[in-house]
Amino acid sequence: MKFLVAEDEYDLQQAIIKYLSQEGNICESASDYIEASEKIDLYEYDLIILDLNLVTGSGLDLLKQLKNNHNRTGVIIISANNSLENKLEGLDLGADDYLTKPFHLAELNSRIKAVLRRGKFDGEDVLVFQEIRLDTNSRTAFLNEKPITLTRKEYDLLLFFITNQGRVLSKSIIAEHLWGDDSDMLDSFDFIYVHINNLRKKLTAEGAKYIQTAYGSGYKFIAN
Amino acid sequence: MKFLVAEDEYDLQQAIIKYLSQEGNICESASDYIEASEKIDLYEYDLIILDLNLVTGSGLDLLKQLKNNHNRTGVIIISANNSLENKLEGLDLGADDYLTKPFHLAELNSRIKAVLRRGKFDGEDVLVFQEIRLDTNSRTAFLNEKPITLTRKEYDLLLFFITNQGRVLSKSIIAEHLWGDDSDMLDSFDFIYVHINNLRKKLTAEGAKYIQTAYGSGYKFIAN
DNA sequence: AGACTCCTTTAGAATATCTTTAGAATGAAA
DNA sequence: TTTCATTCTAAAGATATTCTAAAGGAGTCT
Repeated sequence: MKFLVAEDEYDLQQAIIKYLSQEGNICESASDYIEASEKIDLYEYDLIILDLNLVTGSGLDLLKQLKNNHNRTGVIIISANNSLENKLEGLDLGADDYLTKPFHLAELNSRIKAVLRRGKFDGEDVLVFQEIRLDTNSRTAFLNEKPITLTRKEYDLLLFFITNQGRVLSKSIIAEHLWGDDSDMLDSFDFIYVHINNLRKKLTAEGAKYIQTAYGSGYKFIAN
Repeated sequence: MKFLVAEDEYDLQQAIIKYLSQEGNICESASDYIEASEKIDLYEYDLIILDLNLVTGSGLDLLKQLKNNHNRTGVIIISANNSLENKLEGLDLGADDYLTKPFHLAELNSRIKAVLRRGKFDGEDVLVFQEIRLDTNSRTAFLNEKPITLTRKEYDLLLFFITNQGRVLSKSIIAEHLWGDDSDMLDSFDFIYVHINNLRKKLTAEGAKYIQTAYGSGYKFIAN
């Protein structure tokens, strides 16, 4: 999963990022309204953790912008201010959850999981695509009800494919989502071939071919 | 898509071009103001990546010229100088985005996509022309709702035709858009015949003839 | 009609891109 | 630290696409 952490308290920002990265996610940061706004425009995030009290501008404006453009992105608001109006306004504008500082990172984490479950997968924590079943809790995949062991990158890749089925994903888009744009392996995307190959091997055990090559443009996840 | 990279640092220029070409785009280069100005005058680009600190002349003048003549072309400014005035002036003059060196190529790529998204198709990612439907997400064309497999050049050609329907497109215009004028196949345009033929075969499966020959001048994409 | 140019079509050569493998580097766990 | 799994690098082999070349057909002009 790819998150944006919009929080200007450096220590908290870093703590959140460290925690979420450890959980196997890609995190990017923004410490003011402008940076956050730009990144939202530029990249697709699965979820944004948004401090309502950023120094510049209003977090609520950002929320509006977000909900106008990228409706599939989840939002969790954090705020020092636990006034009820604030909370209601945030939820009204489309935030998916609201958390008051201070909080435990574990709690943030469980709320994130809840939001992702609700939003993206329509209340299911299991994604099904034909013979493939992906349990997002245990991060395991099943092919025809037989469990297949995926490494972390393979799992992330499969999840990215399933949640973007039908769309041609270029190598750079894939790299951006699985490694983040801070990564320094930006020139050669050759390593993606290897991951595609490994994932394919595990998915085609039963003959079906889900990952289709779009020669010269990328890969596409399709039914068959 | 067709880009002009106006950047005088040779290594950076080449890196950008390599990256964007890998993504399936056509790139041309300019290493000074005069060359860039000439090319802008001569050709139509989807987007220009403009270094503000070219050796000769001022990048801002170039930007003015550009925005006077070719309003549909997107512009992304890159600059070593991250002074705010510079940035604001650039955006004022019609640039669509601004990027400070050094940057990751992946970020440039995301910004390019964001600019193109905003500008060209106004959020629409499906183009329809009579029985033809072109899905820019899956890079697939449908003829009477039946998918037809297009190679990259065929797809680019069809996209170019559809977005320029009714207009007679000479072989040199087509070549310029699909191959760029830095290409070394500038004398003989014979290979275009082959691509036209291949695309026609796939499009006329149902009898309709979209690509009309304008003998002696080029081709025209028409309803029928 | 005859001569010329331009277009269509085909087949195969050249090139670009993808697949696959094996091993090196990295990172996590004991 | 040692061991093991994962991820990345590099390169050879496979395949798809793109280009070249050439022969035949169609349009234009005198």
